[in-house]
Amino acid sequence: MLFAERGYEAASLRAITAAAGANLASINYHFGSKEALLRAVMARRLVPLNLRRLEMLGRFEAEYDPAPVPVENILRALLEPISSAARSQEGSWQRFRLLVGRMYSEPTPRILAVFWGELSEIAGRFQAAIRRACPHLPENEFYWRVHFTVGAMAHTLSAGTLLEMLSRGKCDPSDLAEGVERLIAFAAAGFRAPATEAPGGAGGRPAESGRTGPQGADS
Amino acid sequence: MLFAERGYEAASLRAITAAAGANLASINYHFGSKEALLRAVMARRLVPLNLRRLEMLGRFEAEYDPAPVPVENILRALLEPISSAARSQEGSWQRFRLLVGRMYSEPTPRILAVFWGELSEIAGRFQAAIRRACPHLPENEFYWRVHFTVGAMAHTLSAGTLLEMLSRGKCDPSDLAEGVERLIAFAAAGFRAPATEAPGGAGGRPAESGRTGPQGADS
DNA sequence: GTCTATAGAACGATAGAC
DNA sequence: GTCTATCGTTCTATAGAC
Repeated sequence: MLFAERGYEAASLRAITAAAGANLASINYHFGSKEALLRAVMARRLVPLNLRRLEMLGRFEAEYDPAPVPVENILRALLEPISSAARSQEGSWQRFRLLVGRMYSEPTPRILAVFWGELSEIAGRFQAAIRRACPHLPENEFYWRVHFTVGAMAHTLSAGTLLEMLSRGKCDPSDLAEGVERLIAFAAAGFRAPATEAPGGAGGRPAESGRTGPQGADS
Repeated sequence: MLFAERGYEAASLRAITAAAGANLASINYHFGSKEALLRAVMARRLVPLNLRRLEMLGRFEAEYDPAPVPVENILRALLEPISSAARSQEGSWQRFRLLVGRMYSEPTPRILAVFWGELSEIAGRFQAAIRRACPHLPENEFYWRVHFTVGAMAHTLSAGTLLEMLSRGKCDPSDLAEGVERLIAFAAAGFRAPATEAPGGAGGRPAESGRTGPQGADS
């Protein structure tokens, strides 16, 4: 899938049809447009993935009911189906996850909306579950931490090259199972951290120490 | 800057020159190519930013010497110069940070290399500092956590629309100062979390509970 | 040095033959 | 229904007038 390898913008319909052995007109005939093709690709993969996520979360909630599910297990329900899919369908998911990871920072609003359409239900469902596990956080800070976790997840899906460069080969970004296990531990600790003071209010510094005051002038 | 608003691929030289009131040929005359223009844009912003980061880290290291700098302060040296710049140069940095955040998951290797060229020195320097603050982590897991932090940072820089949708307006993604403060607390807790067991080894589950075994078949 | 004009190729989409 | 051929547009890059 060239959307994944090159990004949506850089993947031309010509290159896509050539790689698939099809002809240029077939995409517009079967899907209607380049954007509709993307929508179809996303739905084909994400719908079954999201079903497995919801099912897994549901099982956890039944198990712990009426107590909140620990945040580790909520994250596991969110992330494990991805690494399972990547394990069982090596080539195809190893490419698709690049695309998914990149969609989170998609600049074009129309394209981002395609992605959000497949994501919003899952987002609401998992967000509510994590909220129950983290009653110690003000609503505002809770959302930020969800945001950070999503960012770490997206980055893990699509920025493997950077991990290889950063770790000088010590980490294998294609091993999603390892990444997911690490991420669960990392993000769960992040969610459990005590709330910071309101940043509008005086000096909510979590660590002591040095003043900073740089003011920019590089433009 | 249209690179930021539309992404590198979607921003055409025509649109860029039109928005700047310049003519189409001027970019190739002054910079040589579209890629060289990106390189120039990145360098102009990131070089002074990275100087401020290194200076801030250096001050922390002098302050704590010979003890390791707490991870909160290392993160602060990495992140605070960004939010300072965004605060003092509202429009221009609010756009540029979109571009930077997106560069982390840039699909085109040549373009990613442009970014990494401006980043590698900072990466090595800050990674070494955090390593000293986190001696409890195996090397492998340490790199993964750096990776997650970078992902959360990139996401915070460029995925503001998602935060707005996720929080239904409760968070303001343009308030980088708040995001940075939250992120420091979140990531520092993530770094401090105890190491997980090797995921190759048996069942390093941080929480008890239910088996999972989904195996994919959605292709 | 800075512009207009345009080359040469690739783009998404479609009309119309079969 | 699936193809070829091509439309009209846009792309990056450059040649050459001023």
